Amino acid sequence: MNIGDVAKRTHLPPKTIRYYEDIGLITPPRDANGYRAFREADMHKLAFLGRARALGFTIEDCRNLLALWEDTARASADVKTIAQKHLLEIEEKITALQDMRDTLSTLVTACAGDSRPDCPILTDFAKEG
Amino acid sequence: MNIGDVAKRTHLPPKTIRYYEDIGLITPPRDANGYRAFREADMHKLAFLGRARALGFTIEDCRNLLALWEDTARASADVKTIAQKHLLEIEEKITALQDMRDTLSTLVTACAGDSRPDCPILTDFAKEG
DNA sequence: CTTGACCTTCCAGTAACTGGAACACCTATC
DNA sequence: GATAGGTGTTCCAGTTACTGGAAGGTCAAG
Repeated sequence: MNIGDVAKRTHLPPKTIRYYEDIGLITPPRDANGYRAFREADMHKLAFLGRARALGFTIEDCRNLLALWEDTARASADVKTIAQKHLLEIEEKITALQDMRDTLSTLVTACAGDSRPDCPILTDFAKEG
Repeated sequence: MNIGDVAKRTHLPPKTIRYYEDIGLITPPRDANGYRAFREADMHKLAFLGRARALGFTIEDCRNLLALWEDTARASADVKTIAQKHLLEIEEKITALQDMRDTLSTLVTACAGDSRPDCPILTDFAKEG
């Protein structure tokens, strides 16, 4: 299977797939013409990576998760540790973004948004402290 | 005022302040010895930038907001447009992260996290479709 | 045999810094 | 005056996870 077909099946751009090979996440063999010849195992890995990335895991997390996935003697605790840590980070990000949203939302509401120069948003950004 | 003192006052690292000069957000004059000599106006700009960045505005947004702030003939509508757009992006990010959190949270809860290899997280990542 | 769609590699750019090296300067003390 | 340390300076490289583009090889169809 060539990279174009793999891209369609996994919904990952060819560039991304090549990049994943570059950094050693997959190692598809090559045909005589130099084209990557993806096996089922490569497709599975790419699908796995797509899922993990969609949940926001870093590439390094993905690398570790992939290794655990391939290690049939893994302990689920190792997987859970990675996932829990990531979950915490997500929650922290959500909280931070909610704070931003609340502040910004208040400012946007307070701004007339007309042709006059008076703007509570700018006033807030410029305030002391 | 030297960069170290400015850093303390604005809570921005010296590296960041130099970077902001590099990309033209501030243009402090220099002393005879080559040291940056920050004026009150530079401090105000840096404080403004710190606030805008803390709310997640991009540097380019900050550049535009700063220009509007300095333009006393601005229309508040221009500020509001930038802020509203950013607010939308924040809300989209929150939604995306909440989706991730919900999915991941379910998986983490389902994972025993013990020494056995069975792991619903990995199973989910590996599933078809 | 040409056309067009594929594939290849390699280089550069993205956002917003951050770390580190190599070197100048300034102040205070011995 | 020498020196030590705490500043400041510049410049280069690295970070994350790709993405765009150029230059060129390959393949199937007509």
